Amino acid sequence: MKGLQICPKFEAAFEIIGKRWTGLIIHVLLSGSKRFKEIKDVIPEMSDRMLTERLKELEAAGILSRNVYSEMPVRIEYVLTDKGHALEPIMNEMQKWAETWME
Amino acid sequence: MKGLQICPKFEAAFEIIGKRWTGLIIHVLLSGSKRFKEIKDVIPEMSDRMLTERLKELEAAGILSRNVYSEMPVRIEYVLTDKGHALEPIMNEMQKWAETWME
DNA sequence: ATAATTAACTTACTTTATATAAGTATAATA
DNA sequence: TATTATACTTATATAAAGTAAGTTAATTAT
Repeated sequence: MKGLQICPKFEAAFEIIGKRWTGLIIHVLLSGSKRFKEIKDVIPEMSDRMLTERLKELEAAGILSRNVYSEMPVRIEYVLTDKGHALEPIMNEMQKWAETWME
Repeated sequence: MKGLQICPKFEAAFEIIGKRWTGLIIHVLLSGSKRFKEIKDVIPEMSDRMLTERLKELEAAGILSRNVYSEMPVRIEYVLTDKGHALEPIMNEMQKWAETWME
């Protein structure tokens, strides 16, 4: 006999933020908009390839937006949308948990 | 010039709970101890193989414990430790976010 | 003027993780 | 005796991630 299944929205949320690197990228962007290289510098173990891929996914999911400034040379900034910013309480709880229970 | 890197504990926390299925398994166990099959029934898209692997990882990480009851037939229950239970606020915030922003 | 450097990627290829399907041991039930 | 159930394991295929090198456009250094 089968019990109830998990709420599809909850599952879908995990499909996005439960991927490798995603949480860290969001964490970095919570401190303000950043350029590609600025994100890389904070998370040096992540490859360019992965950062590009995750940024595209997060943009597609409406969590961040990619802003192009037509300067010379062009400047590209990644900034959280309202939907992305709303993830802050999750990140704060993660931080608390990590400090209390890790290592 | 490189900025500050991310807190290692925070990163380590994501290595555990940011893996596929992990969050859902924890969510299920927050409602009480469960047998292998009970978890499967709530998350039917996950294979036996993945559930076995994740349960072992979570046990190794001290997030849950595997309790064997010497009945006939043997009954095995998975239950969250204090460390695992402490993840509840994260899951609650996830749920809130998912309900507000998904779909 | 040419060479080297930087940002923000892309492409090709390898390795690891996950999915799919089937099999196993032990016991209960029909 | 045959079938079903729990809690796995094993084998193999496919998808995701890692590694390394290359690209484009502009900038600074020689």
